[in-house]
Order: sequence, then structure tokens, then C-alpha cells
Amino acid sequence: MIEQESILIIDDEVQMRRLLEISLTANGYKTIFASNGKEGLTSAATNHPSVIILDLGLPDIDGLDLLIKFREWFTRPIIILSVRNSEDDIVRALDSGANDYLTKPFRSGELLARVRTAIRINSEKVDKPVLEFGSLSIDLSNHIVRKNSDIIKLTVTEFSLLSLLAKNQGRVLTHQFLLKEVWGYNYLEQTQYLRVFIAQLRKKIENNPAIPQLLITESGIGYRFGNT
Amino acid sequence: MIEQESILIIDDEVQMRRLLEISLTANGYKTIFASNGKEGLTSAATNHPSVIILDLGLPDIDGLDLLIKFREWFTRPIIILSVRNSEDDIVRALDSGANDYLTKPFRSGELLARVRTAIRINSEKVDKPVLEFGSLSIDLSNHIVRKNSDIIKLTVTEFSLLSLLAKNQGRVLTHQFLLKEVWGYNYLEQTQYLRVFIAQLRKKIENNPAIPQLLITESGIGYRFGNT
DNA sequence: CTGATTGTATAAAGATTTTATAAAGACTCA
DNA sequence: TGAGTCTTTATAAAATCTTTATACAATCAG
Repeated sequence: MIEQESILIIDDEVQMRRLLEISLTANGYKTIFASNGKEGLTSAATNHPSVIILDLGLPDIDGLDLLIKFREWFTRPIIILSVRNSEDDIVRALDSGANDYLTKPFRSGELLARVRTAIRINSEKVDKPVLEFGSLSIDLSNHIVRKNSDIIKLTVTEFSLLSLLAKNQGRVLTHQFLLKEVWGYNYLEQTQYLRVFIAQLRKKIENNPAIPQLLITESGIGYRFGNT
Repeated sequence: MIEQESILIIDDEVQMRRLLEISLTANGYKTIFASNGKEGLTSAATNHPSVIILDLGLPDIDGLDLLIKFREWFTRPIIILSVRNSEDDIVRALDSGANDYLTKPFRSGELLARVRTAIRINSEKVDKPVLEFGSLSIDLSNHIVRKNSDIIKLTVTEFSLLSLLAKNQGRVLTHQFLLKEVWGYNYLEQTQYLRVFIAQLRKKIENNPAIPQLLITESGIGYRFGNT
């Protein structure tokens, strides 16, 4: 079963939201809505949408500022929808981190195609479905971890932390990055969460948790998966 | 030295080629031209452009077929430029693997911004540069130092000092500069810190710490990474 | 040349920060 | 309600940074 892509729509016009809801859900996307920038930020942090569709004309925050704020941590596609059609607006939005820019009124078929394109390009960045590391295998799509072909039971949080580290094998991932990706934007300070979950993971997957070979501590920075 | 991005333009109109050449080279890109599909295919294969700008109305091959052919092996961004403005054309091109679609006439500032965006998104897929010095490699973005492919564990301070010196290979960096960059403004007097950490680094990365080849002392001035 | 001065290298002790782990409390969902 | 999970707290252990001590090397004046 393929997981459903979710799309966060940040727009204050009711009509526009309804229109987008109809065409996106009809094409198999899950829609999430926010009617101002603040709501959009928190919703993105908690829901981890696959794509954000952002209207630049919001009541509370300037759209460009919001875009820049998103780009401090949100790495997935952001498509701008705006009535503003000046070259300057378009260039600034694209250079501030937008993936695409469509002017209202737009053709919904084109929007859908641009959403598909953004998701396709984004997905090229990641993911072999099953990661293998010696006796450990991590099946990302089925959420199954095996050690010597025995299934190891992990909670959702444990799995998400482990798979994030494993997907970035050999790289040091900072505390903040891990917290942002696993718990969300509002947990950047909770380093202790990480320690607790790393300890739990080590108990489950390391041969000798006291001398970890897979989940390596980089003191003062974060953690790294793998010793090579 | 940053390598120049090259852009392959596949278009049969002379005027359009000239226009693109002017605005792209003015913005620091290297331009390559092809006036039909066949030429475009061979040119892309030999030149490995960073981006392809493809006009759909070519004399020899249908643009969409060409796009599909490119996508059998070409993984970098392809931006479509076309007079055709129907939703159907746009959707089909995007779904056939185009990264973006602009209709003629277009605004050259917008085209440039979309080229930048395509390159930026594409570069997120690629690994960041690694500094190499003989058997020593320093992966700045992943915070990993290897010697003969063995990972060497460095503390945050050690890493920041080493990478600062390595990034300025061959230059002498003064004590004060190093202290300012690594420890901050209030530590300009703590030359002893430097001595301690340089000694630790030498122990970790030099073949013979007593006869340093990488971390060179410039007595009375500071330190230098590597030989000139 | 000799001795004083300045600059450097290194080990190691002390202070501080960061991490590991267990376990208790809170929450969630069937 | 209760099993499973997440969050929070407490504390010991480990890692790192700072400071001190000492020895060596280079330079220069007399």
C-alpha cells in the first residue's frame, strides 16, 4: 500500500480552499488547510506535508517572509500561488526558495501536473526501499526492521529516528536536525528525547549496546549511523 | 574555484538562441546550442550540461518524444520553452519528465530565476564537496574526517579548527584570526588553547606528529595547513 | 659562546559540559 | 482499564574543554 501524499494549502480565501480541496482530493491527495501564516507554520511542523501550496497574500504575515521562514527548516516542495504577476515577484519568490510559481487564476490541470512534478523531483532525492547493513535490514516502506532475519519491534518514533539515520548512513546528523525531522519544529531543544530513544534503539539493534557499532555518538553535534 | 554551470539550448530559431545566449552568458552560464533534436541528444551526451532548455517545436523530432528520450538517461533539469500554451501541452510535458514549462514569449528575468531554481533543487540531490589532501579527506557538510578511509573522531572544536585551516590551504592564518573564528572575540589572548588543540590534531591526523606535514607552525605568526 | 628571553609542544590534572540509562509519571487508544 | 508508548526526572559516567606545569627550540644581546 502506497502512502498517501498530503498537501498543505495556506490560503485565506474560502473559495480558493474549496476549489483546491475538490481537485486535489479527487486526485488522491490528502488536503490540510491553514488560513494564515502562523497556522501554516505550526501545521507544517506537525503534519509533515509532502508539498505546501502557499498563497502570497495572507492576512498576518508577508508571504515572502513566510516562505523564507519555512525554508529555514522545511525541505520539501513549496509551490507559490499568487495573484501577483510581476516578474519581480516571481523572481524573488523563486530565489527565496519556492519550487514553482503559478499566477491566479490558474488552470487546475496545470496545477496538478506541477504538483506531480514537484513530488517526482523531490522523490528523486531519496530512498532505496530496503536498507541493508550487515545483519540489520530496514524496510522503509513496510516499516519492518530485521536483525539476522528476526523481526525487531520498534515504535513509530524509534523507527522514524532509525530510518532517518540509516538513510543518511555515514553522515553526522545534528541534534536539531533529528529533532526537527522526527518530532517537529517545536522540539528543537529536547535533546534529552534523543538520548532516551538512541539508548532504546541501541538496546534493540546493537550487539553490545555499551560499545555501539551502528548508532555512533558525535559528542556536541549529534549522531551518525554506521562506522565506515 | 566554482565550476561554471553549462546550459544546453535546443531551439531552431536563430533569434531565440541569440537572446538566450546574451542573457545566460551575462549571468555567468556557459551556453551550448543545438538546432534540432538529434544534435541536442548527442550534445547532451558529450557535454553533460547542468540544465537543458528545450523548445518543443523542432524540425526533426516531436518535442515530447525528444523529452521522453532524454529522460531515459538524462537526470538533470529540463526546462521546456514553447509557444504552445494549452493546458494539455503543459500537463503532458511535465508528466513526461520536464522540470518546468515556460511559454513564449517569456520574461528573461523569470527564465533566469527558474533556471537558478532548477539548479538549486537539483544540487540538493548531489553530495557536497569533500576536501582531499593525500590520504586525508575532510567532508565539511557531513562533519566527517577520514584518514586512509578510516573515520577519525574529532571534537567540535578540533573539527572547526581543522576545517578552517584546510579551507585556507597554503595560507598562514594568524593566532588571533584562528582564535576569533573558533572560540570568539573574547579569546584573542588564549594562544595556549591553539597549541593544545593543534597538538591534539597532529596526534590524530599526522603520520608522525613530531614532524608535521599538514599542520605547519609559522613561529610568531600562526599556523598553516599543507605546503605551498 | 653563553645566558636570557620568547615562543612552542605536550602531558596531565581539574572543571565543565554532554551523554547514557533506568525508572517514574503521563498519555493514548482500543 | 491496561498495555504500550512517550515524556520527564534523576543520577552516574564519559567526553571535552580549560588550566597548569614542564621541557624543548629558536633568537638575540652582550
